[in-house]
Amino acid sequence: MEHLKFNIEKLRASGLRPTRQRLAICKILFNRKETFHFTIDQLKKIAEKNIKKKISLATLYNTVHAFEKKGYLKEISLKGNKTFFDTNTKNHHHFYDEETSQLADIKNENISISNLPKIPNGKKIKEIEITIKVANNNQKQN
Amino acid sequence: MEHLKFNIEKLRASGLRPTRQRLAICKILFNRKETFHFTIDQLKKIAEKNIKKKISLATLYNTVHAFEKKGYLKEISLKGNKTFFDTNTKNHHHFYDEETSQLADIKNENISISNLPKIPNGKKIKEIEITIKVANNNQKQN
DNA sequence: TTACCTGCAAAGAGTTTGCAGGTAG
DNA sequence: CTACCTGCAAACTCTTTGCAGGTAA
Repeated sequence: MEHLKFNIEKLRASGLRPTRQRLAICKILFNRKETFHFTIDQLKKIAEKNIKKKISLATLYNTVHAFEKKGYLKEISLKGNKTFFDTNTKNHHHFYDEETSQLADIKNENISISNLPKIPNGKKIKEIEITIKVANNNQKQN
Repeated sequence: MEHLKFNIEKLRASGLRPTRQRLAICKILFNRKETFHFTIDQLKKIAEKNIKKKISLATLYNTVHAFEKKGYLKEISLKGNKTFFDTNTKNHHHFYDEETSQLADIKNENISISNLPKIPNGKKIKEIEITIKVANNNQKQN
């Protein structure tokens, strides 16, 4: 596993010791080709499948928040009370299927905004977040 | 108060009897020129200032959800675990100041998207939501 | 050995629900 | 009078925190 060293570096850079639990979390989050979108709950379920001994909630929150602070994960704005995270921390936007709670990235280069409105007085733009909500094509319009 | 009849209609259309509590909520939500953005918590505080007898949380949630179902209020996608509502239910977008949790509407006509990406297979667009996060201009860049 | 980490369980925050007494129609 | 509404408190969900025993370095 050549990712091992990579993940250990990531943990150390986040001020975390590379424990068995954290390495398992890293593997789930970062050793994949595609961007990964998840809630803590989903991450917990995947972790429970992948390893024998369980990982506690406290450890999951602890590790995810450390990665978020370090800029390795990003929180996504969505309705509802669950927090979604994204392993893609670059500026980009999302497709979101509310029925399945599935998120998919839109690459930033593929989309742009015209007629940007005037920013309120004394404020500057920090980030623009676009969410395109989608639904199945075959079901009746609401 | 000429809004009285208007609010009573709104309540009846939502399947709700026009009680004193609900009329007070309607007055806060709908009898204003500008769009109103709020959390249940904020609404509760305003209600407590405006009327003598308190309004219970249960009544606030009940009424707000009835209005949402009826299409008189709309939930907004944002980070964090508090639910934000908007009295503007038309398609539109927002400025959001995370420091103050203040939302402001962007009129839909003022903004548009170009180079819309391909929609995933079998899906159709339901809604596009743009959030422009702003910060104070005078503080140091993060 | 020391500082950090883990799992558990309790505590918090926001929201939902069940119910006894109260009110609109 | 009946059906619906209110306020309260309990319950629920998600997240955070405190702490005793365990582990990396």
